[in-house]
Amino acid sequence: MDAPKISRETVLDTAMRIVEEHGLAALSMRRLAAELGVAVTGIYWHVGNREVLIGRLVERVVGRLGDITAAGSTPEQRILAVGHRLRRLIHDHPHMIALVYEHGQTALMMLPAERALAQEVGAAGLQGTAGAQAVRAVLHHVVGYVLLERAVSQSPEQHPSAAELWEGEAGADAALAQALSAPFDPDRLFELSLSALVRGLLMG
Amino acid sequence: MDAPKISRETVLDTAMRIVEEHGLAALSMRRLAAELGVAVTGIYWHVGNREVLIGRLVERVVGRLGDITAAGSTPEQRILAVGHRLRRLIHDHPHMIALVYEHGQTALMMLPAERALAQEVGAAGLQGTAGAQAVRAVLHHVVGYVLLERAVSQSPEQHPSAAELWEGEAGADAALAQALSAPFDPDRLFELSLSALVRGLLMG
DNA sequence: ACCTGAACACCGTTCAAGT
DNA sequence: ACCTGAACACCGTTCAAGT
Repeated sequence: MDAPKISRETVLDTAMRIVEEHGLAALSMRRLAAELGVAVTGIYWHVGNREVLIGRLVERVVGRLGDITAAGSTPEQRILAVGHRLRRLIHDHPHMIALVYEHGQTALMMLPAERALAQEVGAAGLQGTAGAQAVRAVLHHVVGYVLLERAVSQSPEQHPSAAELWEGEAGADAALAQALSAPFDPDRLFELSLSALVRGLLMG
Repeated sequence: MDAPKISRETVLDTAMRIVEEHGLAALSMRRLAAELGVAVTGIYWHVGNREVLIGRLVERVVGRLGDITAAGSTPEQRILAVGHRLRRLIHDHPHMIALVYEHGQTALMMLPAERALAQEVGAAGLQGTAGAQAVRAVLHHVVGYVLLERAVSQSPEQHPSAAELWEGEAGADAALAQALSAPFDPDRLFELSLSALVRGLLMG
């Protein structure tokens, strides 16, 4: 046997695959070693320990994020398009985003979208601090929405108490209470809330 | 020795204290047992296992959330006030909120604020589905913002690459790029983005 | 009813030893 | 340079046994 059995790259590759398929909790050093066909301790020569291994994974994910580009004719449409693409990007890699989030690298992950938004916000006429705040407001809204979305959709069941809570309402609020006790479409809510935010931002 | 050394209540009490002070990761059955002055296995008689123990903690946190009330003269002001109070509530119990979030009970946690918002949104003239969507948009914006805020503030350092990224910009965007490379005040951004969202929602 | 102790199957990590 | 094996200090959980 001459060539090394594993390398830092192969370790990262299969670690990445485990996280993508089964989540971070499934990434144990022993399982990783088993899938690599090596003794547990063999890993430690290539990556220092589990913490730095995860750090390298985060770097990879962030580094491989492609650019985000706008689309549409008006600045408002183009800002919305960036928001939708960022949301889509996060949705497509749930485990990896969780990884980045839990290691406090979310700000880095948002950079491509931030660039795209800066351009469109500038085109919409917002300069300097006002423009920066608009960019950040949209960014925070989108990423925050997706983070929350993940939690709510994970929710074991539509809690019965949630529906019951709105039953006793009377008068003009009855229709509102009724509507709140029904399930909702997260795509529509995202669309609606983001466009409301952008409208509010663009009018100063 | 006649009276039991521990009860389900005392187990939950000290488990809660550990999580509040040191986070969920610090809650091990063995540490819990040690702090209770009992053998590890003694815990299992009172709460089935670690999973159901955490489930009970989540129930407690959710059950102990007080009401959220509005304040201010105009509907817009009162909606903003609810948003600020919800954010404050979450900020005040970071570990517990993380607990609720990671166990998919965030929707339940938002109920008090949802009630308060429903009332104010109704008073602002939004009924039925439109009102429900406005309530949910504000709710998602606030909670999402705080979730993201936690991640970004956890971020080890203001990444140098973030600042460098904006250096080469030219022309009218220079001021915007400059503003984006500077740190920002999360309180101000929250205030600004929430009020923009509410403005956008109230104007249909 | 309430608690202990031994035992099992897992972890991450270190370190001397092998090739 | 690269990998193994033994060992250590942790986990959560089960179960027979004690009182």
